[in-house]
Amino acid sequence: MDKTDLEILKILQKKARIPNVEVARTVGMAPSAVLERIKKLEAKQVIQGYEVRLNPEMFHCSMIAFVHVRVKDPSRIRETGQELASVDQVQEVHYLAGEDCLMVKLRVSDNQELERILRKNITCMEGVTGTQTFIVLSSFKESAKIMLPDSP
Amino acid sequence: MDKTDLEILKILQKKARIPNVEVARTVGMAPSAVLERIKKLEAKQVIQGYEVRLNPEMFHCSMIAFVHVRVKDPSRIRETGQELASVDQVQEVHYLAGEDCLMVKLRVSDNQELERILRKNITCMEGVTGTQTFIVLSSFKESAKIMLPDSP
DNA sequence: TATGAAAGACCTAGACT
DNA sequence: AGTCTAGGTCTTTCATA
Repeated sequence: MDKTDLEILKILQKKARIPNVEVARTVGMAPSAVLERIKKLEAKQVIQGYEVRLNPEMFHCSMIAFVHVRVKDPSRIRETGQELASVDQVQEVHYLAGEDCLMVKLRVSDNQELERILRKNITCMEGVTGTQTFIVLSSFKESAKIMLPDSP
Repeated sequence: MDKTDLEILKILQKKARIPNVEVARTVGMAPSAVLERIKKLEAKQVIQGYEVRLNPEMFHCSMIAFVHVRVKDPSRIRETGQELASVDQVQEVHYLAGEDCLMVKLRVSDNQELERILRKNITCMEGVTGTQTFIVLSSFKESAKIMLPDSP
């Protein structure tokens, strides 16, 4: 994991799905060398995958809600988290410190779908004692990019 | 935006960065036809981009915090949101209904960096009257995938 | 780990349906 | 909108350093 790897990852983070040769040209190496590095990064799970970013408004799911899910028994956290993670409309599930509380990010079409999921997939779960829902009015940023260290 | 487009998007959502021909084979069409559809989807901004998903643990930013940022004057929401969005460690910024509150998702290396960003980038902002920070202990799901309608 | 060469796969524009 | 074709480009393996 050196300067060159970081350079490659920065390029891919700006725009995945560009040809290998273009990455190679940018970092000034042979395509085959770059290919091998990328494959190693994938094998080491430094690169976990490549995703499309779709426009949610085109698919009737432009409504975001964050739901704090209070769980009674801390020993249930793991299985509850996994079950929530299996719901298609759930994009994120995190366990929050200090309140025995899971936080879920939901993407739905409207209030009706939100209510349906709260009732059918969340509040009815074993060990769930309550929820608090935060509805998003507008979003200023949504990205999976992470800060990569400078490499000169 | 028909059955075929949805099929293509589903394939790309599972695994972007596969060759065009493979998409074409899967949907049973000529590569050039698929290429044209993908280009149109990009032009219409249905596809907004392609991203790498990197493993945060490899880059010293495996700590996630959600920060509720209370803003005094609702007229400041927009500019405050945009300013927060410009911080590298900020992955998401949403405006929450009902509390004149922005919610920020942060990815940092440790408590020290969290404190630094809270102090240098958030609490010191014009119009920010307070914050509440939720620290994540573990995550069960993080994805940008959205539900696509079935297409039979 | 890197390069360079070579074979095969893929991309993409254009003609045509 | 789709297929087919053909050239140019890209990928990927392998011998070599």
